[in-house]
Amino acid sequence: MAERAISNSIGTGESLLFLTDEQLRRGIEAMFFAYRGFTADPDRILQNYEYGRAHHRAIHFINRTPGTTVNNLLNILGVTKQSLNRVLRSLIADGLVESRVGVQDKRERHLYLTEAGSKLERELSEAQRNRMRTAFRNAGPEAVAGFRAVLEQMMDPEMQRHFQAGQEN
Amino acid sequence: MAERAISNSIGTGESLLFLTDEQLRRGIEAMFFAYRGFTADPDRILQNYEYGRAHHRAIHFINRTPGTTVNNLLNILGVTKQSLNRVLRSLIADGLVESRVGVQDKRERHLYLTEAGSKLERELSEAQRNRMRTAFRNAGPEAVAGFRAVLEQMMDPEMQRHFQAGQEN
DNA sequence: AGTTTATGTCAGCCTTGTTGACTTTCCAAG
DNA sequence: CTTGGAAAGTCAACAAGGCTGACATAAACT
Repeated sequence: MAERAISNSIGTGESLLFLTDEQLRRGIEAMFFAYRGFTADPDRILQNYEYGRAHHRAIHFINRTPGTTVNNLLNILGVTKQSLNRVLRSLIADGLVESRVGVQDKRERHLYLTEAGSKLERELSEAQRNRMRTAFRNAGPEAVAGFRAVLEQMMDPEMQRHFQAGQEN
Repeated sequence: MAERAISNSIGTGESLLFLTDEQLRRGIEAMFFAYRGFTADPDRILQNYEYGRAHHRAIHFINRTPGTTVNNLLNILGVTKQSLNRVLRSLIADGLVESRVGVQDKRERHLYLTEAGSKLERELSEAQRNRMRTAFRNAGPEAVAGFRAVLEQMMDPEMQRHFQAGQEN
């Protein structure tokens, strides 16, 4: 009764992979539950400040790529510029992010974390990394490789490019 | 410059796992980008109906465990009853979900998908499974095992229990 | 110079989360 | 058999963070 519908199966090397609907459903639920854990720690911290998950994302990617433009961030985050603007405005007003007018192209705004911004970034990412580190450690190195391989395959192609661009600056 | 801070490292069996902050950051971004892909297809479909992601989640878990109670669903979804109630009300009003008063305990409401509800559930989950299946196939069977192992470790303990409870009905 | 494109801003709306207060129904224990 | 508490549902108000539309400005391209 458990394996009622076999969606697909392939042979890879010596082992066979049966992809039943039931197994796919487990993968789906794993993503759902795990994402909740993934965001839980930063969310808790953000409540102490007056910020939300959207601010965290902006801070993360500004930290990853200092001097990035607003439009660049827009593409990575996949939200509208109006939505991002609201977040950036509060971060700039609170002195966590600095916005500098572009030199070559003065239409562009280049974004940097201030010292205070960096401090919050470290607090948030440390909490998130701690969980990730524990999960990686408990699951083992081979699991980590598989984890990343599957996640990369799950991304839309454009996000795959953003992801890969973030490796080895 | 890439490996500036080594957070941790452990030996597991014969291979060493170096968990640099940089590698953990990649894991974090992988989760972020992948989750977007994970929800993209259902989100697109839901726009044709007047529903959102919250409706999808309710439909998914009612389908997984027919006859589940509202309180049960509350614990799994991790939202307030007021928030869930709004979603359930519209699904019941539109005839996608049926709410039956409990037999033993008449305070409880047991939830079931109607035929129309099942139809939407299939449409949504097929889209999501298609993406998951392709990702699994491209990444290979060992990667799939690793993917699930890491995700399970990333969950909060209570969610781990919900996840495991959903295996092998 | 005039048009188009890129970028950024402001205003307003919608979904979905939250808290708090309250009612109704029901079970179970004193 | 009454009373306390659990389960479910409702109403109201609010916040975060998506969205669209309208618009301003700078740069680039006829």
